[in-house]
Amino acid sequence: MEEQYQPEVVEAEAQQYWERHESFRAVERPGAETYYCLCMFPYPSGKLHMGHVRNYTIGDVVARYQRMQGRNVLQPMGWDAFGLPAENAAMQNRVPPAQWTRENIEHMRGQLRRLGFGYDWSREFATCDPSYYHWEQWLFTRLYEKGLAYKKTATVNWDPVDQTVLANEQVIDGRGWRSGAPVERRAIPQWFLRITDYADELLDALDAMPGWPDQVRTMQRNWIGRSEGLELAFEVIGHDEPLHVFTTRPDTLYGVTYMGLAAEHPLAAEAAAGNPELAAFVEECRHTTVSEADVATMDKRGMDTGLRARHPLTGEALPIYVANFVLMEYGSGAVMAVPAHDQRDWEFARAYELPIRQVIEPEGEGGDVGEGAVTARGTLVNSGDYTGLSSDDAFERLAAHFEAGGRGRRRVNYRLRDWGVSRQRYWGAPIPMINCPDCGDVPVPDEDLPVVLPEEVTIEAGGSPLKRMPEFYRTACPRCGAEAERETDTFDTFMESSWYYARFACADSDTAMLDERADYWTPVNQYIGGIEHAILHLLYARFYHKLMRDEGLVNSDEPFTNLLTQGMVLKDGAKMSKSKGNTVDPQALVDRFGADTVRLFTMFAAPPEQSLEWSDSGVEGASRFLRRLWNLVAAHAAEGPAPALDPQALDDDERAMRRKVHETLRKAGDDMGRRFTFNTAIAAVMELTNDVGRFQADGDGARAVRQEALEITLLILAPIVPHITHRLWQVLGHEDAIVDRPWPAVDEAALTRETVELVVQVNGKLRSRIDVAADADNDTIESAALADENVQRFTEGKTVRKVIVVPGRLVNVVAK
RNA sequence: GCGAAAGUGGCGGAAUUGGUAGACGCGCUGGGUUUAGGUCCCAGUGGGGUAAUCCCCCGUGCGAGUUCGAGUCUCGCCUUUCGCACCA
Repeated sequence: MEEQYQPEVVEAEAQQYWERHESFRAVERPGAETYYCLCMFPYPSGKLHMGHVRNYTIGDVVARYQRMQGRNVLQPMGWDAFGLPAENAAMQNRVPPAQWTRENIEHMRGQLRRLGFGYDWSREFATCDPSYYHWEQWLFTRLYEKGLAYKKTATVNWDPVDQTVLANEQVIDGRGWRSGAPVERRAIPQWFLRITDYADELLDALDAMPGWPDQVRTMQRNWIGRSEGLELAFEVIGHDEPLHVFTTRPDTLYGVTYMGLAAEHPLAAEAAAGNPELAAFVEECRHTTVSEADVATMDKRGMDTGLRARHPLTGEALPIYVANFVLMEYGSGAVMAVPAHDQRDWEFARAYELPIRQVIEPEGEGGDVGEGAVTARGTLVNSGDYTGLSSDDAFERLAAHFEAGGRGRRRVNYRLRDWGVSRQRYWGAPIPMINCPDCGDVPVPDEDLPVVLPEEVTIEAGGSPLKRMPEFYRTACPRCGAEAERETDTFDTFMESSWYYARFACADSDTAMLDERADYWTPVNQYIGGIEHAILHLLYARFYHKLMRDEGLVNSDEPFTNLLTQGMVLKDGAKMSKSKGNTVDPQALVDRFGADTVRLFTMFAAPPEQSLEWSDSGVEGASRFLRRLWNLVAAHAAEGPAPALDPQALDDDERAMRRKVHETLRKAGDDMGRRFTFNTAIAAVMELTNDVGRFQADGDGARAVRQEALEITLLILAPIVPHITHRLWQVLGHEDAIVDRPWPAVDEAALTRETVELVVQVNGKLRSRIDVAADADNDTIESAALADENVQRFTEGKTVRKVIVVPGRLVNVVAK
């Protein structure tokens, strides 16, 4: 073998072997236990960044480990190819988005191959392939027929100078990123999917998803935000149409002192018509972004409309305010305000000197509504006939009262809103709808799908080129044949990422969206990706899976059985970014140290769910370890083939060495298979190699033990550093490839110990250690502990009250 | 603002079910190998006390609490990170 560890040589060899033997091609074998391991596919932005490397290394380790467990593994890779950056690059470099995207894919595919990930490349696709988005368009037309897709107006960020719609990301401090002009809200017609129809199922299923982190399930529950409450109609004085509001706290009804209205509410427009000051305020409210985070953090402002609503119980006239924090998109665009019992209403009432009326006395110490809102439930006060009732009883009585009077109804409300899928952009999948002057919205018939996005375009400021391409949008109505126009909006890119996992199972299917292979492979056993996708992407994909299920395309209810959310990669404590200048280019590291070193450090530096702090010297440490491993195996192999192992014929040192080997194997298997704490598995193997290095004994027994130790070391490390272990496996004298080897079995007999060390505490403080027989009973342990010299020193003059023995761990002597 | 997490040596982290705090790695210090530097090898390394490798005290963001025993559980606070529906 080569004297020196040369990663570039070793890695090229191993990769050629896998390619020649098609080691990672996934074949549907009926009856085999399948394991579908999937990492969130990348946006082809140009080159891999460290976040990708971390994500895909975790996935590859899981996939290779499961393969060693005998499972039929599918690990595919593809490209989330539509999106905004391609349009920006196109403007900057005068390159069509399609060309830019495909060149990036070429480059990044090469980088993934260089890292040695075990993908089945035969299933690769990009979401900008018409053969992919064809089926997304097809499903959308099905959903339209079912009434699950519909059109309504919704607000977008409008740049009045560039005459274009801006993403929230493109709005900086309320101004367009290119023009610098203050953005406006603009309401335009857009397509929506009825995710709220599935809200209850999406919510309830979370309880039966033990393979998902609690954190993510909680976030999704809160996002869906199911609440039960009352929808009430408030009469508007002098108007026929009442004002509808939803409240989860009808028990606070007597505390309502004003009403809040979204600036876009029709009633606000009406009131503004004869009131220039109010009109100016409504107009001002229009000059904010649609981002909810911005809305929630801005100053709460409002203005009296002059309109009055009638309190449904007291008949009192309540002022109606336009308030900049009431969202038209959420609920009915109007709220009843109870300043005594809602903090936001309280702050608003303070600012505008509106009355604060306490109507709930909470349990325990009574809150002071002069200091802030009292949000706890309790007993009603100052509430007419309802005074003295509990919040819960009042809810029931009031609901019954209003339902009987026809002025209200119990309703379940969701914070979740329907999914707006229209984007006024070019680089996305065309929405397959045609607008006919006579027939209205007509879906593109199956035989005309896909609606192919023209790729030869130049991108300029001022919106999507599709809107300037009559050859694209001019068409005939499929229903009546009249001249009609295609939809020029494209789909939200979350549409593509919501079903790609299923398409990987049957990527070559050209007659259907999915075929029977989808049920063979899905649901995905292990899905791995960034925590930043905890809500949107993962919720949309769950929704989409149910849509496909209800279309008869899959049988399961959920797409991802187990979810691993990886943390971010940081440098100097901050997220890597070009603007901070703290990026690390994985390519440079691979060139210098090889893929195995990069993979090893990435897995060693932190457990997957935590953020990972990048360290250049840590990478050198990983490289050093691999060199030491190389030298260790080389030195052993130089002595010639090892004799067969006879566990019965070993001396104490050899037996101890062997015990360490099997203890390490047991721990590493648990860490990699169950806990996903690859860092501790690697630490355990490092400890083992340190011990093997110190184990200098020779003779047949010692050499056999060393051979076994090195073989097990390589097998444990194989999923993490597959190239060097591929080579060293041959060096140890094996004809077969390590990639086809099963995970080794722990020899329970090797683990037995005659004595164990126990920690002895006095009053919870560590005072001594004792060695006892492994099978010693509690009485023996107790007297051994009490007899210990240092224990006696600390119990002298005290009475031993209790002795706690935790088998195999410690003894605690409680003395007073 | 709302929702969800995280805070442990000089640094990354370990401590899996409430049971030895600091495994493993980096860095640093000392020694060896080398013409030199680097590489490599050996030893030490939370803070303090001590002649001492014995032993003792302190120590897991801050403040309380539960327990024989708390990094771990409970309550309050501080800081940082992620998400907030058109970045992906």
